[in-house]
Amino acid sequence: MENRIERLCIESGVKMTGQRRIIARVLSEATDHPNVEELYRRAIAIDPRISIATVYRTVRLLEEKGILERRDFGEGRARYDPTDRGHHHHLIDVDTGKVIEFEDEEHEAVVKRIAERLGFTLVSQRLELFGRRVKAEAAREDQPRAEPPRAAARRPARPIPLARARRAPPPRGAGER
Amino acid sequence: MENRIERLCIESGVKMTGQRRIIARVLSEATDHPNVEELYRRAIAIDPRISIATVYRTVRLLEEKGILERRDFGEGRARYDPTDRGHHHHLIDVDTGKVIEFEDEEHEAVVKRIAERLGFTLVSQRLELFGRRVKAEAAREDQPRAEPPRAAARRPARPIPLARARRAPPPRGAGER
DNA sequence: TTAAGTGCAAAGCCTTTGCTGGGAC
DNA sequence: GTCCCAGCAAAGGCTTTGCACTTAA
Repeated sequence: MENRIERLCIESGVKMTGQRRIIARVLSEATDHPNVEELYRRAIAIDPRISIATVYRTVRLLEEKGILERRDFGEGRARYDPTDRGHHHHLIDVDTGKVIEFEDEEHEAVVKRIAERLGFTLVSQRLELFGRRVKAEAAREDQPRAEPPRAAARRPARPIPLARARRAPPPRGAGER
Repeated sequence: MENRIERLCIESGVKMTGQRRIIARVLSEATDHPNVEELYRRAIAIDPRISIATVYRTVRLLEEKGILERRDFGEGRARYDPTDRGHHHHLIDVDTGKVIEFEDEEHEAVVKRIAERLGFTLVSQRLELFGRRVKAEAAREDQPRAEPPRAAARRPARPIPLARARRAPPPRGAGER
């Protein structure tokens, strides 16, 4: 059993409580990009003595420590992505909501160049691609879908609860390379 | 006096009420990316007999009609961008919150290629760059800033109020080219 | 020991919506 | 004349927070 996240927490000087250890474990075992509610669900499956407020406080703390990155796939809630998985972007399947990670050096070079052309040094960036799987059998695309795509993909770019600004800008997160 | 947006509304078969005309005018005159509250402020300056609920309903309608695009700069609220300004992305100055529009053919080609490499056809995308102005006098960057950057830039990728999914995914908006 | 974390419930913020009266076509 | 729209206020959904108790170091 690993628990990379707990290790990172300790390295960052985060006081490890029982609840945080569980959340760290859940995060370490996750291979997807869970939102708070999902993290909470997985956490209470291990130990019910944990509240969702603690999950919110913990992801926020880990985000501030640079252990987690907050992602916004336009669903109306945040998702979290451990930074130790490395720098990457996401492609969301608009029909299934499935998220695919990728990285691309050429893209990094291009955006860096764009920023410089505009007189800026790139601090960070957000890139999400939305795509549809290429299928052999050309889909009859005009026909209305009986089953609408998953919520994840259905919600478009969505606003965001204001909430008092609290920490630094995107600068820290994804982007540098 | 122009009012491009009102024209677009009529072309799209949107019933023009007094309130919508005012909002259309505000949008036509805007050169920035106002959020709902800002639109509301500008609208009531012209005619106070308008409620913020109407602004919300109107931007949503215009978004569905493809006249507006919803943007999320990670501030906790949505901003709106008339689509007739053409396809573009944004670079946000992390120190001032100022938003700069840009477009780049090379980038478009790169992301299209990325999607294809992953077995997808690109439906849309979201790209935001966060950068810091390049200054002649090399800034002493470790020194803490007396004045923190504007809220706009300070808030990182932020969650998003869930709200029942309502229309199609990002597909429609920015991205295609 | 003692500062920090946790639970619970209430509050906050942006956004949506039910309902009633009003207006566009 | 009808169906859609606007206002208002309440509700909704995610997230934060005040307070009293518990716990890590």
